[in-house]
Amino acid sequence: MAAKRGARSKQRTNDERLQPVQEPRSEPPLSRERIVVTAVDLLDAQGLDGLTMRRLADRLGSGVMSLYWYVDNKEDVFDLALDSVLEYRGSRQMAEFQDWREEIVHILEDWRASMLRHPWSASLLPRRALGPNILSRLEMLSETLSRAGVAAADMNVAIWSLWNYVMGATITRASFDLSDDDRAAAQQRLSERYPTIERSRLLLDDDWDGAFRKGLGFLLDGLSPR
Amino acid sequence: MAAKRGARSKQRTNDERLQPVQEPRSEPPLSRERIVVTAVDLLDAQGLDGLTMRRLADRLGSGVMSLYWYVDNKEDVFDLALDSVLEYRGSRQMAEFQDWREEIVHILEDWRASMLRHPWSASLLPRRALGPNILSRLEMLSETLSRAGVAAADMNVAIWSLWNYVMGATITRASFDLSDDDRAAAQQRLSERYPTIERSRLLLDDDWDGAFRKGLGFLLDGLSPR
DNA sequence: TCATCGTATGGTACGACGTACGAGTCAACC
DNA sequence: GGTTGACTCGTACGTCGTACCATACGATGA
Repeated sequence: MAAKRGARSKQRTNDERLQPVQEPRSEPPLSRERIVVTAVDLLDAQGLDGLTMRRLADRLGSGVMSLYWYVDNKEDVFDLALDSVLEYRGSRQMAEFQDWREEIVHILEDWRASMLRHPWSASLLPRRALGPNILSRLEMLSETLSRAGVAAADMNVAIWSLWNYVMGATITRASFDLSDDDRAAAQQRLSERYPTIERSRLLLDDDWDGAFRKGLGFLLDGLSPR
Repeated sequence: MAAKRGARSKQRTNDERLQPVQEPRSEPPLSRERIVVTAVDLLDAQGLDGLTMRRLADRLGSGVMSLYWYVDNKEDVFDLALDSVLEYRGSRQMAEFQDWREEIVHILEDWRASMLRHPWSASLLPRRALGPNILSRLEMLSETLSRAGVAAADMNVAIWSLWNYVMGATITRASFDLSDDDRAAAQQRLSERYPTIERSRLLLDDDWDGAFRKGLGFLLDGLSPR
């Protein structure tokens, strides 16, 4: 049924349901919103493979098949969870920034931080379509660039370059999140076959935030108008 | 059994197996290598979800459980397929290049091309560890940068920035590979809520190769020593 | 008052999946 | 002939996504 996609649970008429005295504080009614926040919780707790429809229903105190009233299928749940995590929560007006570089750095750091708060989102993103919250972040970015005077001909390249950089950095950061021991061991094994990256201690460096900001600086240097 | 990990099928002694006349051209013996190339074929043909142990065994003309003699589990198959696809096949000596920028562009374009030949690899990478072939590409890159005179203090930032850029660009490219119709439709829907990206026709621009190269140029401008 | 209808719930069942277990084959060596 | 190790694979188990269907209930109209 296509119709059910728009379905929302209607409000119960104000507590007029005569409460059968002993009802043991049963769960609130299902809703698309409850499903999404619970899915995010579950993903945070158990990772990508931890999300199953059965577990999700358990957490919601409902039967598995009830979920399908609000959701098309599991893919749909992934899409909704991802987009929900990427919602921009900062203030929309940017008057607080002196120059456009600061502004862009802020936008992108916030983006990265949102994803790192939910590491599964980084590995999910490459497989999913653009949700509204991603688009609205792209819109912010592109609007700032345009105010900064980036030439129209360079606009799309600039947007994609910054997007690529953020995606790459975030995905890398999220997936390289090994324990110190693991990384030390990996670094150890490099010695003979990969002398150069061994010398620079590539895998031991863990100032991710600093590296992100510095690399972004380099990219912005290149992108600067003039 | 840890022992079996090192197992290799030994060679049949030179055709001394007295061929029971009618043997209908049976499959060659299983081997780790055959499993990997077949897995890559299957992934190319059916995508990430298309790879199942049963289908893989079918294509190999073997029983499912036989695979587990050569492979720990399905994750292992993914790791092997990914790393196999990332093997660098170009010439190792770079004398042919005048300057380091050309060289780096070549390395990174080859990297990107290798992954785009097998689009599943882009969405797989964020979830897997660094295999030997990835490391050796990083080694090439870092060696070139070091010859180019990038300051030691900037080395890791430079490597990660370039890596991030390539990963982001490749993943984006691979996952945005919608049909023209789909993109036109998506672009249509932007009009009211996302005016700026609508105006720049962000989703319609499809000179991916050009954008990759141009953005990389900007990044290299920023990274250039001095 | 009763029948009907849309909204919402969820039990049962099916076909696929990854893989543990253990029985089997066969060549090489004692 | 007996043993050993390399290799093959049938069976079975638990878990998954979800199709199908029966049910419950409030609102509506007769």
